[in-house]
Order: sequence, then structure tokens, then C-alpha cells
Amino acid sequence: MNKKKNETDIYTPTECKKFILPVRDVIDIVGGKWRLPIIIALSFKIHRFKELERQIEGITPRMLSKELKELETNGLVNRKVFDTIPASIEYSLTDYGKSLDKVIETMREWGLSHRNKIINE
Amino acid sequence: MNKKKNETDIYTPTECKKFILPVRDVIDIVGGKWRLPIIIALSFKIHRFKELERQIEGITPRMLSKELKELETNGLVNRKVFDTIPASIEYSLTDYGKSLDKVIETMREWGLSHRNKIINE
DNA sequence: TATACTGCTATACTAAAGTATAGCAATATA
DNA sequence: TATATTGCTATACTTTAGTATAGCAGTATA
Repeated sequence: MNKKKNETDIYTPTECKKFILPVRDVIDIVGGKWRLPIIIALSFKIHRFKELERQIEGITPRMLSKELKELETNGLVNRKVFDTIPASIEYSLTDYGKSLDKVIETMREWGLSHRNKIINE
Repeated sequence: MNKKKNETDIYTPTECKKFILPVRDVIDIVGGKWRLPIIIALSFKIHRFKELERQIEGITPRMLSKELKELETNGLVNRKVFDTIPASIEYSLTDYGKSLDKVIETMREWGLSHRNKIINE
């Protein structure tokens, strides 16, 4: 009776796994508690460090600094230094960072409908 | 010169924060390394525990069990027990879980284009 | 002179996520 | 009889994420 193992698994042995892979990549790049919030803030406008700190509720400068570096490394965020004294630094989205807009918008819609769902129950 | 604080921040003081909120909800519900992979596997077909373990590369039974419970609690996954001996248990997506399909598809597309980008550089 | 601002970094810590390994009952298969 | 299967749970551990607090240089503001 439990013999059917191969029979059931054969349905989508590679197809399902293949489907998961690119989504895993996305999770690696923009997963975690802070990265999407940062990206969203930057999609509104260029921000300086302290501005981001204020827009993203609850984030500590340590986390913000860490995540900005990661996002820069992955080519999503641009860091521009102005040699005023003291230096002012602007963070902006690269084109590649901007290309997440669809993902963010889809997630936002789902999130909103979830809120509505909770409220209407 | 640094006096402009309110001038710059006033642009989107609440708008940006408001925009972030529903996305945060999504992160809370399906964030982390394993939840979306699990949901994707279940979007292909109903799975039993060991089948999921095989489809989702690298997951341990502890994590799978934990995340399935969370997903059930949040109403995304359904757990159905058949009182055969030994019991067999089927995990499936609820309609609400299924409603993530757009989010997943958008993420997948972005993930694929990221792969292409890396390959083409 | 005292305080606040900017753009962080350092240190020390806690909490959450994740891994590794083993095991159990009961049946089926070799 | 030995091994494999299912659907997990228990224990112990490591790693990563995240928090809390303090501080610095240099300017501007009160």
C-alpha cells in the first residue's frame, strides 16, 4: 500500500524543484525583516541614513547599516557620498532595485487583502 | 544647512510608512527560508510529509513540521488525517494559500531574470 | 556653553532560525 | 529476519538575526 512512493513522486520530480529555485534566489536577496522595507522607502525617494532610520520603524542603525551594505553588494542600492563637511550620503535604488516594483506591488496587494480579511471576520 | 530636516522628511512622512505596513505583514506570514518553498510544493499537488521532505531540498523534518504548523495556524495550509494504520496525512493549500499564486509568480519571474542577468554578465 | 544633528561603528547581549542526530510504533517489503 | 517506510518529536547544538547602548568627529543651532 505504501508501495506507491515512486508513483506519486514521479508527478513532478524535477518540475516542482525547478520552480522553487528562482524563488529561493529572491528570498536570499531580499528576504528578511528589513530589506524590502528599505527598498520601498528608497522607491519613494532618495534617502539619507537618518531619514531611512526614521521612515523604517523599529530599525536600529546597526541593522540599517548592515542591510544597506548587503543591498549595495547585490547591486540593488547605490551609495553616493558628497564631500561636504560633514559628509552627506545619499542612498538610492539602482535600476535593478527599481525592477522589484512589481514584486513589491503584488505583495502589497496581498498584504492589504489579508488585512481586510482579518478585519471582515 | 542641516536645518532642512523637516523640509525633506515632510515629503512622505506617513505615505511611505503606510506603504510599508502591508508588505511587513506579508513578510511576517510567508517570510523565512522555507515557507514559500513549502507553499509552492503544495501548489503543485497535495503532499504527504515525506513527499514534502523530498521536494524541498535541504529541509529537516523539524523545520518542515514547525513551518507546516505555522502555515496551518495562519490559515494557509490544511492538514487532513486519514485513520489508516499507520495514519497517513495530507497537506494541501487552503483557498487563501492558493491566493498567493500571483505573489509567487511575480517573485519567480524576478528570480529568473536575476539568474539570466548573472549569466549574461 | 550645551545640545542636537549626521553617518555611522563597536561591544555585548538575547532571541530566533536552523542543523544534526536519534528514535518510536507499526506495517510492508526483500 | 533485516530493512525500509511514515509522520513525526526530542535533545542538543550552532549560526544568524536582531536589540540595546554607547560613542565619535565635526558642524550648526539655542
